[in-house]
Amino acid sequence: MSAGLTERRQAILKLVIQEFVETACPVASETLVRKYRLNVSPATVRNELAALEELGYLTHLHTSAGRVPTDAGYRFFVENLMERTALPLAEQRTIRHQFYQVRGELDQWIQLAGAVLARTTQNASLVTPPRSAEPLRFRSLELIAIHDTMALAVLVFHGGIVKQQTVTLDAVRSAEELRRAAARLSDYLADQTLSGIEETLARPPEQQTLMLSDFERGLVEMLVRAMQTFEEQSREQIHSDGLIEMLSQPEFIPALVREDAERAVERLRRALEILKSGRGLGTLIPQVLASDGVQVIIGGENSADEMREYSVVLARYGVENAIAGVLGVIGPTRMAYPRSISTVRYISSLMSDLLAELYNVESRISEGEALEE
Amino acid sequence: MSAGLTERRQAILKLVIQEFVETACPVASETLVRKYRLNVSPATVRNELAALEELGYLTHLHTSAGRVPTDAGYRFFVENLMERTALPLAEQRTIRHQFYQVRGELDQWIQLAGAVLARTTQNASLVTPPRSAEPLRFRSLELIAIHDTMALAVLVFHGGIVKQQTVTLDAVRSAEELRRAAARLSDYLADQTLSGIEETLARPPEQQTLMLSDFERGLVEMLVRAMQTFEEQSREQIHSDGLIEMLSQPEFIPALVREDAERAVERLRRALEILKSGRGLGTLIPQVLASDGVQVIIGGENSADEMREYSVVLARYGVENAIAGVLGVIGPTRMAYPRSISTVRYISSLMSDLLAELYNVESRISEGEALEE
DNA sequence: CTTTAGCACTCTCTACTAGAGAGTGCTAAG
DNA sequence: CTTAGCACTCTCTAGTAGAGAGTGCTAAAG
Repeated sequence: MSAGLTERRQAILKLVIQEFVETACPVASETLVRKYRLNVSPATVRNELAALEELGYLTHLHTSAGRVPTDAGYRFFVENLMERTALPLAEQRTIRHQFYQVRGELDQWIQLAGAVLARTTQNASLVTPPRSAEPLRFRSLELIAIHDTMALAVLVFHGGIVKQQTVTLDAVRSAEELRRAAARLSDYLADQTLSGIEETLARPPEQQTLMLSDFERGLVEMLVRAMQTFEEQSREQIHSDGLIEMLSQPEFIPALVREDAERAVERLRRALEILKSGRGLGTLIPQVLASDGVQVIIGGENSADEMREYSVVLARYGVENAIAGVLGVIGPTRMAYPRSISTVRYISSLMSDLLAELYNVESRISEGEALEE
Repeated sequence: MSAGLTERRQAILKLVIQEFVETACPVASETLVRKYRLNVSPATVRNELAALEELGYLTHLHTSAGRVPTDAGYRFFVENLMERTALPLAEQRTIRHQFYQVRGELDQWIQLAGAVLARTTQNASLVTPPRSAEPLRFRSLELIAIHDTMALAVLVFHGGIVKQQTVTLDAVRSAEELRRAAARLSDYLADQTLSGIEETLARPPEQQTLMLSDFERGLVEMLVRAMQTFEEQSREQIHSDGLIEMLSQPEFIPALVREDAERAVERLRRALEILKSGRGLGTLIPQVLASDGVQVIIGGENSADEMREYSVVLARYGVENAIAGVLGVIGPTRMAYPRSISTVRYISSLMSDLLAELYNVESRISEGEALEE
């Protein structure tokens, strides 16, 4: 047929996608004409739809069932047709207020970000904790007595990263003993990375600048172990939320999708595995960490077969040259991309602001409008 | 007809339940005879099945489809027919070893407990963090410098409960300033509950034993807020895991359950809500906290309609008179109760041991067989 | 060359029917 | 009390027909 993506065809493509995203039903030529009051006949639309199909932006499930967008169709929509709106101000305000309620607690920010993303997009969300690209660099150790024989070790790393770990002691230790041991070790190992610490410890006795007591040696071992597991964990950790929200999408309701019903469950299992373990996301997270702006991955565009039915909208958040994480939304390819994108953009910039505040100077403990712009 | 649960009927009931739990298919008289080599004819079994049905332990979906246990049937099985085996030693060892790997970290224990419960029972698990029945009682505050204007506040409460919170400071403070402020507040507020602290602060100036600086006042506000949210949160918090495992149960695979397929999704949504928010569990958690041993709640026995299709196996864990939580398994009423019960029993006693170690004297930091019996 | 009306064609969905299969419940004999 | 035999019930499957939806094509109109 005739080549070229004329204006009118683009307009029709846009309508098809909007309609399909809204209703989840294949869209027919007549529906378009009626619902959007087009000044042409269904037959004309049909011709255009056929052209769009030939161009690869739409498909047919079978002869005679409306058109459905392909991945390429969504891609074109996201790239060229979509209006880039920001999240409504009222909604922004509500969200900001919720974050304000839990100020000072990174874990809660992460959880809240996930919840908000899920709720406003009606899809599942994922958030990775912010992390420095650098290896962990030890800064100081504090030991806080909790019991006679139990203490809390608080490991502080450069970049404001903190890890706590309970330690059972080999004997009753006074607070003073704890303080001294912590100070000695903080001094001894300050500013070193995990491998640096291991090197220091491996030096022959005559090169050691400090003789460690058995107690202190035990603490260092704990420290090393904690750093190891911490680095491993934070590399992979993904928080997710919004399963229930995503489950309310018609794709997961067998009766609505006229379809195997088996596939609905299979689809769900896949989503669960992606959300739980990140399997299927492949190298996406590092990629997003290395790029700016909101990234949209539609269907099987970028990764394994497992993701073929899902789209992902991700963005980096964090503080330049210090710390960064990824957050975003995952759901069926039939997704309200404009809304997802604007939500992800807003939440990521909000999280970035919050983190920046933690890292900067102007904020204060004494309440107030810390989070207002 | 004839009344009474004869030996033989009990034996048959047991077989029906075992068979149904294994296969998820209604069990027929002939199947029983063939598979278990009964020395009676199918007709005899049929008579017994009819009697068991009249007694309320079995049902019929329709004339001519095998028997299915009722809630009462499961209940009788759990109470009287089931062998109470312990978890195989090899499995115990594996589990113990996994816990040993993450010694010292309560959060990880909780997560691990959930994962192990889910994996060994092939159902979903839930774990509430251990908590004291008493209100939080403040013990001490530590402030650890992280940045120029950022510190980590570590709040230590009686019972070894610890909460960390990031604090942004109103000005640059030296480590010494932080230390002194923390020490003063620790002293001032030591051993008080939340309401006690609020009272202390509300006293008129002339009764105050300590003049607080603005900085210290800000810290106290943070402290109060943290205690409030902490108490609220820990009251409701439920960790869950094993959705994927539970999803592999035939109840969630519409093609296997000859059934609406709609219901499978609805069922799943319910499970999700229960696991996420604890809704539907009602007063179950407090009840279990107040009782010893493993509690089994079958179907709608104890609570709302939402739980009608699920059974729950729960147990308390913790340290007598100090701290306690609840952990357990949730899944379709067609559940391998013996296995669930023995797993829950084992994990709860393991968690109790681990917590007891944290609270007691004999353990040591220096590696070794801390977790072996 | 584009648009449109008309119409045949394709494919799904629903309802209906019939027959096979599974398993029970009943009856009557051992 | 047990059991063989058999009728009965209910599900499941397959097949058929008709309605409905929507397209693709053709030919005429603008």
